[in-house]
Amino acid sequence: MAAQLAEATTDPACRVLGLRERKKRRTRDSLVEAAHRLFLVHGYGRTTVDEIAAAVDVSQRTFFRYFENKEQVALAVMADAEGFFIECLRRRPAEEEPLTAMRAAITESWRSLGSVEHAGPGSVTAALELLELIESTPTLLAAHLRHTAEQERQIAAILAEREGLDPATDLRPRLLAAVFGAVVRLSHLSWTTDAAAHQVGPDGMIATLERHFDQLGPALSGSWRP
Amino acid sequence: MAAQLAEATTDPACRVLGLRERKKRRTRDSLVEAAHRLFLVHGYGRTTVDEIAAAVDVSQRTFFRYFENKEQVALAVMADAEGFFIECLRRRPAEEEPLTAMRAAITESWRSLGSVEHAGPGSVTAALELLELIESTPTLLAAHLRHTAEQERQIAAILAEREGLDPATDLRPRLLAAVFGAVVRLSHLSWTTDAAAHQVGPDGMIATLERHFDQLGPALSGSWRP
DNA sequence: GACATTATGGCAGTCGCTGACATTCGGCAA
DNA sequence: TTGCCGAATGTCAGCGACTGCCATAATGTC
Repeated sequence: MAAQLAEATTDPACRVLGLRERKKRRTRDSLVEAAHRLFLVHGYGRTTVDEIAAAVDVSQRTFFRYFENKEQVALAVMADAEGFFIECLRRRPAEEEPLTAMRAAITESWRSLGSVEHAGPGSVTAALELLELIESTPTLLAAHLRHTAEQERQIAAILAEREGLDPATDLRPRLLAAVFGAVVRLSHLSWTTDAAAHQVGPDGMIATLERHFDQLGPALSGSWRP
Repeated sequence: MAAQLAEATTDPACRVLGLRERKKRRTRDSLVEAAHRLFLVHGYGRTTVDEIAAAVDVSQRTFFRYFENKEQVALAVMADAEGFFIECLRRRPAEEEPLTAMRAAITESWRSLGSVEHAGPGSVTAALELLELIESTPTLLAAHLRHTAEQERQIAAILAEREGLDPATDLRPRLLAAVFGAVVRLSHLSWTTDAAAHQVGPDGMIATLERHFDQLGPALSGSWRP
């Protein structure tokens, strides 16, 4: 049924997996790719799940076995990226201060995204398109924000563990995680808005993030007027 | 929060309004009230729009003329409250520092909510129930977060105007608004979680907000370890 | 009281999503 | 190879959210 385009079979890890697992992975990837393509061309709201499923030659029912809902197929790549960020954060040396570790981790994530050569989903340009799609689609933005909120809890837990604090008692981990999330979101927004700032590769995004982080202190410090 | 709609019929301003307007307002209020009641009893997901409409004796079609979607009827009270907060913020003296003004405005909002005696929608206990409902319902949480994000843009604009800055250039207003939003959300979360902290009236909420605001500086300041 | 305006109801239809059941396919052993 | 088991998929029926369309009823105006 799925005589797919994806080159997932070249992935060395897949040689170990059975045919069944490989096939599942391929159809999942194909669904994500087809969905993104259709969303970008026709818009999220004007693309039906049936169309996505048909593009991969799969029944609608099967689509909903891979993704809980229509939003998830759009946010799947984003979710992977966030998972990667979490890993980066966990690997940060324990002596780093919390905010420093998070800044370093997110920079690292974007840089590694830039090192992937192929232009498929997961490239920097694809990331930009995805962020623009999310920001311009109320439903997607809502789902994305909810997912972000969930992720901030994970981050808070990691921070608390790093510093040996009880996240239920100490408000600081959750606060810092939430502030971090806010900064990242505003950076995404800036990046998608200032179309001029798009350098190739991840450098544009990293620069935007740095600018926002650098303004965080000034923003919170009392008066803004000289 | 909002000087409520519940007493809309006794509101002197309504005497001027025609019968048509008064009637519309009444059915709208009835829909909100019925929806909240049903949501709290049966849960959001197990309450159908048909049931809400039937409870007020209107057709489903009419429901969707008052509210864009099912989420909006749940978040309507919240939206009013946020509008009231915006007014409070606008009325703050210009010499106050931005963060100070926002803290004062939100405290003021909650205090005015506490001054409303009746137990209808808009009371403090109703606010708590609503926040719990939102936090425990993924769909509602998503919609609420999106609405919050939109509101942060308004706040940023107000801050920029107060300080005479260009919100397109200066990142600080948007950053501070986003941080403020994050603090408020975490406070709501704390409040709904620690059921113990619920004093009658708005004091419990205000105290929770103060605790979070007070920890904001420590959370952002470098190392947490003594 | 006649007329324009506006709110409402009813209906048909689309789309997202789910449960139930039958069918097919991959993995594994005889 | 053969045959079996369990997993993946397809099909179908159905619910609920939401919308467009047109008819009808209520309201405001002259």
